[in-house]
Amino acid sequence: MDYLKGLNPAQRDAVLQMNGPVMIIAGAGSGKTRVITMRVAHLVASGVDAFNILVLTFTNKAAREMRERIMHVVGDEAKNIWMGTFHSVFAKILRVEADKIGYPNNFTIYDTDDSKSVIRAILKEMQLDDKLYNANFVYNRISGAKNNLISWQEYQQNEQIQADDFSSGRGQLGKIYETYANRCFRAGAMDFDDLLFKTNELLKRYPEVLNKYQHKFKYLMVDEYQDTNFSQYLIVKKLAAVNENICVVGDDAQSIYAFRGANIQNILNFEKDYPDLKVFKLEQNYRSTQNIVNVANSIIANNKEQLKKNVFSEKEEGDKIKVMRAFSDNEEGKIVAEAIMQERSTRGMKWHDFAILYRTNAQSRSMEEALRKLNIPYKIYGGQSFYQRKEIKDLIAYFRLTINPADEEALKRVINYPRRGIGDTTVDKIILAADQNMVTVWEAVINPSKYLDGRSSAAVGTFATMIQSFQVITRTQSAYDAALHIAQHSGILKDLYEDKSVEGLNRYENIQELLNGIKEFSEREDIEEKGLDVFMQDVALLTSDDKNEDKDADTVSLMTIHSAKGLEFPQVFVVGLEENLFPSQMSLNSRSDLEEERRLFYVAVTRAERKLHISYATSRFKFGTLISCEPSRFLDEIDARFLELDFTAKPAPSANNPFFDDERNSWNKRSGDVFSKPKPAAAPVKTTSILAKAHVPSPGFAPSDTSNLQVGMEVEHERFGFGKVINLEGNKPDIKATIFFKEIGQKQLLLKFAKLRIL
DNA sequence: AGCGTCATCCTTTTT
DNA sequence: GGATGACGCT
Repeated sequence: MDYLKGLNPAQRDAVLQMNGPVMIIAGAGSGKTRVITMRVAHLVASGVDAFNILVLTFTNKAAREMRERIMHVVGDEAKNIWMGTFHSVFAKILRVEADKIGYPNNFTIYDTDDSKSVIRAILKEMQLDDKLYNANFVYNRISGAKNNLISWQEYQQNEQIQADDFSSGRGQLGKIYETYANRCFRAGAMDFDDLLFKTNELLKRYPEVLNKYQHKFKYLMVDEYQDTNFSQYLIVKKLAAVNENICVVGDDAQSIYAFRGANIQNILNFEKDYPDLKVFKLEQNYRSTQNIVNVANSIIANNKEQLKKNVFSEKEEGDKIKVMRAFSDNEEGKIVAEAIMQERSTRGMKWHDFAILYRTNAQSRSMEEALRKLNIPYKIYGGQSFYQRKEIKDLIAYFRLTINPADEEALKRVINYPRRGIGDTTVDKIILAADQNMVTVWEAVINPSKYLDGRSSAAVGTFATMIQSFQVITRTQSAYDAALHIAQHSGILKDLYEDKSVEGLNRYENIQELLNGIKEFSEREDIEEKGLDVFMQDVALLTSDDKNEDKDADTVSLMTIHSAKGLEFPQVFVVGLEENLFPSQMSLNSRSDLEEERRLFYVAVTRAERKLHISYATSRFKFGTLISCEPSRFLDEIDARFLELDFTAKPAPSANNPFFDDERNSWNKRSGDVFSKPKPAAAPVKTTSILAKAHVPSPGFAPSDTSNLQVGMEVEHERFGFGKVINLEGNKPDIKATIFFKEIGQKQLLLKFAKLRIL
């Protein structure tokens, strides 16, 4: 029982409580992962069959890491534990049981883009006002309904919902939901929410199926329980109903996914479902200094709804929290980058000891630019995932269509890419024909002469034959061979190869990378079935951090606070502490939304181990317009004795910015509030014309011969302006130059195409 | 059909 | 500032 060593009493009690309902309230940094890991290891070591354990996590990464850690304790037996996200675990189960609810077991998983695209098509067909029926709004509405297990029938019959919809002029939502659900069904597709919704349907309609999994999963653990929604809650409750060996772990103070339907009541009310519940509270924070923990506590104290706990740290008091003010978003980037530079050299730290956390992905830009200027290596996490890139989605759409030809979104995506003379009109005709004849769209595609006239019929027929040939290959060959064949014969590879722009080259490389990934999959020895269909089963559920490259690279990490959950860094910079940004403007209408923002701030602050920096700007660009910003209310909520204010940043000299004037400077000197508030917000100033102007080439601009270009030379590009060559790589005709342009920053250019004038 | 230009909307946050 | 859709030209 070596694994019990090094646990504190509360942790050990939680680990040893194997049977019955258990709730572990784990404060930030309290060793939660360790407790879950050891608890599972303890189950296995005590003789519980690993096949009977189900562990549900929030991200694939969390599951992977936990499995590795458990393997260290109990060895290969850990491989037999069912462990994964709700979505991936139940997708797996649905693939086995799909026929019971009328789905093919090769069903496609629609990602958010697919779903919105279906919705857009429906809105267009129904000719609805796209102001009232914004695709995003409709998607969220349908998603919300599904997460609360409201079917389209129930949605239409629910008087309350109908009254709400009609009073806001959106009476058609029920009809849209119905059409959407039917479209997905016809396409043999489930969206993210369906994976949970249909699991509920399955468990409800088939007691024998429920029974099977109840007995299979004798022990259940759910991590990040505060982030579960009603649909997930009910699945867990049902599965646990027989044995009641259910352990949920979470921290209500870190619930930050209500926008996605998570219901914090699930954890607050857990005790009501299980009167015999044993509750363990992990309150000692092993991660952060006392100052950081105190600041976090003082923030969260402003929330009304929470479970009582007393998070404390016994580490050193540590540095005070540094609050920095900047005059613009770009300057904020600059002072953050400079602070990192300085902290690193004075304290002898590594780049990877630093993280910059922000509320929205859009904020990464100004940070990136500042880091690049100081040559600080960085990596952005999250944001657009590899699998969301256009070229990857294109190729994957071919795979999807090959595996599930009913997949309409995939079909629409590739039927005319690469160009093969099948335009929108023809596609519309096909879809119309399918609707009218009550057949799948694929049915119409393989019988084009029935529904289309000569010319377009021939093109569609050729396309159908091609996909059918892919199906044959896919059935008989390995994932990699099939994928390569499809990439080549679809024309995608050729199309990208011919695009010699830097972006085109990048896209080509991405395709290669995808193919390499599939090759690795094909060569794995731990799985029997290695067809393309098997590879594809997980792809829709992968996210950016699941393609983890060199994770030991020494780089500064940039990410949203949401994706930072569960991580920790010696030094953390939380940026953009401004009203309407953090807290987000969207959250200001309700107390519960605002409290979620505050929990998000709490999560951000508790990522820091040794030193925390917070910054805000008094003006920033939003949608290409400069606006003035007020410091966030969250700053006022922090007890000032933990803070150290750094208002030394001065407006950038002669920055061509109308906001940096003397008058503006003066309101920073007023006494009173620590965080001086500006006068009533100034009207937005349109500055696009001044600041975003394109480079105007020098008179008589003519490209030079660049065959002797050297690092360090100064050049002019007709669009990007003046810059300096900082790197050259590649051979003869394909030399790639990295150039730092004064106005726009670093760019990579292929010398044989770039029009450069050597100065 | 296909391509380029213009307009509009947008932003939270992610499985 | 950027992505996406509408429109109009070839």
